[in-house]
Amino acid sequence: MPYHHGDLRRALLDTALEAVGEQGPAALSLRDVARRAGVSHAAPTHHFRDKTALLTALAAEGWALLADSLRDAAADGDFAELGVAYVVFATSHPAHFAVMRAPGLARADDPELEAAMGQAREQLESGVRRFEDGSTRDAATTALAAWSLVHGLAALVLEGAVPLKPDADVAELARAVTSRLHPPT
Amino acid sequence: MPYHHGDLRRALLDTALEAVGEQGPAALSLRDVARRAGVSHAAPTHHFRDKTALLTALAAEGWALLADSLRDAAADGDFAELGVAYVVFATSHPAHFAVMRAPGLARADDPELEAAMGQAREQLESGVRRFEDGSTRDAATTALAAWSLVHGLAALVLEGAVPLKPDADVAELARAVTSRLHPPT
DNA sequence: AGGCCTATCTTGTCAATGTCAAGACTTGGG
DNA sequence: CCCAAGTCTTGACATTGACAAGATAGGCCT
Repeated sequence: MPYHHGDLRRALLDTALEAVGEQGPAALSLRDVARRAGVSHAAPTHHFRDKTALLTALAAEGWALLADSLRDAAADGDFAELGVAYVVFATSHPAHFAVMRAPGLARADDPELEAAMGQAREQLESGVRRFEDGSTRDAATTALAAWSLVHGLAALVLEGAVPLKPDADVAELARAVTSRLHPPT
Repeated sequence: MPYHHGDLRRALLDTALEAVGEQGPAALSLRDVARRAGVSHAAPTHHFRDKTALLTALAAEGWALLADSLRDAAADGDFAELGVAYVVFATSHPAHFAVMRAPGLARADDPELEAAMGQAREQLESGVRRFEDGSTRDAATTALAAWSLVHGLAALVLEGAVPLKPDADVAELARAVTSRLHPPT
């Protein structure tokens, strides 16, 4: 199907991830991505209308991958592991997560992005529903609290606001932090 | 003291905030800031070495303002109001908060920024210490959980991940969410 | 098989941006 | 009064995102 490069679209996404990992999402340059991929400076145009489109695609991919991670973790049935999986994903896919939570880089109203975000949200909410089963409290609020907790922890870690020793166990940290959430009463 | 503009440094910070509020921190242009302030395109150089330096100054100012807000809220003695103040600050100073949490825009190792962030962290931690007084649990972990919770909630709201009705009461939302944290046991 | 047609990629170009260098203007002190 | 320092301007350059036009390859139809 593709002709010259094999699959330039994927190659662009991968090299963009590489660049984001090195210099952060704000410093991403389309021309640099093209250079790394070995194509001309205007080649990306045919796969991504915009620089924003590339970043939006990356963000959507990140949310989809996160939703997958959460799905796997939910299979364990242990609610706390959902939160752990969230934080572990963020720290093990820092480039994806940085793009996901960067303000204004991705097109927030992109349908693909919205769908992927919805999947991740759905995983969290269904986990909370099982967790809160039989409780009289507002499950949506608890879900938002859980989401906020893990999202915030991941953000603080990746912002460097929470200094993390290189040998630190992120999963253990996440478990400790999420243990501060209410159990159902 | 200053000669032509009165206080160009402050004017640049203010116009930068304005621009960030309109187009997001990633789209900030030094030349645009200079234009808005009515000075030449190279004038900012004498007050901020870099574009990064301007953003770093904004971030530091934001953390300092946040620390002030938290200090005021802590005076109430009610721990939950600390979290509420955090989220209210984020939503009422969206430009500051966007710069604060944007990955890679500010120079993370800037001493002024680190100091301001430390002040905000200190407010949260001392609040948690009072909250957890007499508890056997690890107060640092609880502090991190509280910080993560409010930071994450603010981030999700400002990312648009949590759709907020225009007439919604942010303080009330924050109160509901933070109520999911453990009381000391 | 042969010829078109579309998708893919390249080269060329333009305005805008960040940063640097050099010069001009204002202010205040000796 | 004049000079020195701080403040701002003008000018320049490489880089970037985006657009336009042309080249190339592969698939499709007859």
